[in-house]
Amino acid sequence: MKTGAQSAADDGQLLAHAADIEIASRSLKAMSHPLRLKILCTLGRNEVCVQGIVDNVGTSQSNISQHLAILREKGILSCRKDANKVYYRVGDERTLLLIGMMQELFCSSR
Amino acid sequence: MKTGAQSAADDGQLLAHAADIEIASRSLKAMSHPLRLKILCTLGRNEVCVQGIVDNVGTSQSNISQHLAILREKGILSCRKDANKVYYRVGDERTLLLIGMMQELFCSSR
DNA sequence: TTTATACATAATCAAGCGCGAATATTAACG
DNA sequence: CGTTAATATTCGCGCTTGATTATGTATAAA
Repeated sequence: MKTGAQSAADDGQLLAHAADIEIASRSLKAMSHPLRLKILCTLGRNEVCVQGIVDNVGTSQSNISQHLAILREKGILSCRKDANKVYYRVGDERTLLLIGMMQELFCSSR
Repeated sequence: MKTGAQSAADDGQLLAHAADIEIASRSLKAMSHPLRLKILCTLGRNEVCVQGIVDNVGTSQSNISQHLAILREKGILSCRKDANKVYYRVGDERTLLLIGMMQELFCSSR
């Protein structure tokens, strides 16, 4: 069974299970676009309406809306409509933790 | 000046700097492909030759080699040639930490 | 009821990505 | 030398993605 490399779940192996790989890569992919990452960072633990996101991130409203849709469909963002405004938030605690970790890793020099 | 959302670097804002966003999304993008993520997890803190990676990850040698090239070009993997074998390792401590974090997040239920 | 605001969706198109197939390179081995 | 093993590279194709433009829908305001 051993093939030269360690078989899965062996030794120092990380993220061994295939299902975990899929879930993780799905989340990473959603976060890996600069605008989407910026959206997530803009949100943080707060709730922000679309126009607020547009102002902060800086691209067209249509473009933001499409990225919001992607994040929403993947269950990463949740939203709430109040009057004619729509407020988004990071719905997944995992993602929130990931963002925080990214900050520690990539912004530690500040 | 306030637009509804906080301006950058304000309040609870995460990953505020544009440069950080770029770096982070670049790393995330490299990791977000299932096979590449699996390669990174296969490596962990170890050094593995290409054939070992192929056996563990499970796709064609050509395909693995292409993904290795991507990870190498982005500075995420480093490699060392010994005789006719090439050994890869995760060259960046940041990435190593990221992988570990991903494990904690996505494999914690095991 | 018209007009404006906030947001979403659809359509289009260029660019990038991922994979397989074939080929190239490099090194060991006879 | 020719051959085999290990790895890399190139090419072509199909698919996905991202941005723009335009249009649609809902709510509020006048």
